[in-house]
Amino acid sequence: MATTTAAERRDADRASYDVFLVGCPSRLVLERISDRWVALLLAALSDGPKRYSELGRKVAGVSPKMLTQTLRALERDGLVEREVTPSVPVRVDYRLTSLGEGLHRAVLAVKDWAEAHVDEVLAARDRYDAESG
Amino acid sequence: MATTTAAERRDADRASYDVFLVGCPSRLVLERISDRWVALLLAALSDGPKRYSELGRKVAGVSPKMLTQTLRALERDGLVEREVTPSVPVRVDYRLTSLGEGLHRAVLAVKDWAEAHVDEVLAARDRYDAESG
DNA sequence: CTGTATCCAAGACGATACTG
DNA sequence: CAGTATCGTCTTGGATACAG
Repeated sequence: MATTTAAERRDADRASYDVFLVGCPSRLVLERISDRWVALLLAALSDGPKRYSELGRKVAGVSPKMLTQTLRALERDGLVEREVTPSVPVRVDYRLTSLGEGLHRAVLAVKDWAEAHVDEVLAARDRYDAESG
Repeated sequence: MATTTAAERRDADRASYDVFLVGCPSRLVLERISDRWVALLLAALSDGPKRYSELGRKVAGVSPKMLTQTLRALERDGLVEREVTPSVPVRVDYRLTSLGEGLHRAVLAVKDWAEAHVDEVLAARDRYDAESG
C-alpha cells in the first residue's frame, strides 16, 4: 500500500514543480487566514483584549471547540497572547500581539476592497446565475 | 452545481446571530479567498491570461475538478473572464478582470506581510512547540 | 484540449456533555 | 468561567474515467 499520504505526495510534487508554490511564505499565511474563524477572531480582537466568553458571544455561532482550537493556532503563531488571571473563577484574556495587529491590517485591505466592491461582485453573480439558469 | 443548500442554511443561521457577522461584506470575500485555490489562481493569472492547461501546470497539484470549480466561482463573481476560441482543438483562456485585479492587489497586501513576517511566525511556532512539548 | 461525472477518503466542524 | 473529550455529520477535495 502507499506509504506516503496524499498530503506528503502533494508536498513532494509541489516541490518538484515550481518554487512559486513551495517556497512562497504567503502559502503559510494564506492557509492561516483560510481557516474559517481566523479573520473573524482577528477582527473581534482588533478593538482590544477580550475574554474567552466575550469572543464566543461576539463571534456568534462558533463552538467552544473551534474557538479554543483557533485561538490556540493563533497563539502558536505568535499572533495572539493569552493571559490568565488566577482568580476565582479563572479569567482569561486574549489580545492581538503586534504581529497579529500587522496581519489584521493586511487582512483589512481585503476587507476594505470587499466593502468597496461587493456590490459589483454581487451584480456579476446575479448576471452569471441569470445566464446559466 | 447545487452548492446552495448548506451554504444558504449557514447564511440564514448567521443572519439571526449578529450584524457584525452577517451584513459585513468582508465575510463574502473572506470566504472567497478562503477557498484553497483562489489566491493561487489569482496570483497565477496576475501576470497575464492563461489557458486551462497552463493553469493546471502552474498551480501544480490542482485536480481538474478543483481547477474548473474554482475558475467557475471566480468567473461567477466577475473576477475572471473566460474566453473560448472555437478552434480545433478548443482553446480557452482565462484572465483577470479589473475587479479581479483589484482583489489580487488586496490579497497581495497579505502576501507582502507574510513575506516580511513569516520568519517571526515560524519562530513563534517553534517556541510554542518547544514549550508545549 | 477542456472539461464533466462519480466515487471515496480525510478532515473540518458542530453538538453535547463533562471537568478543574 | 474556561475549557476538554467524544461523537457524528457534512464538506472538501483527490483520483479516475469519460465526454464534447
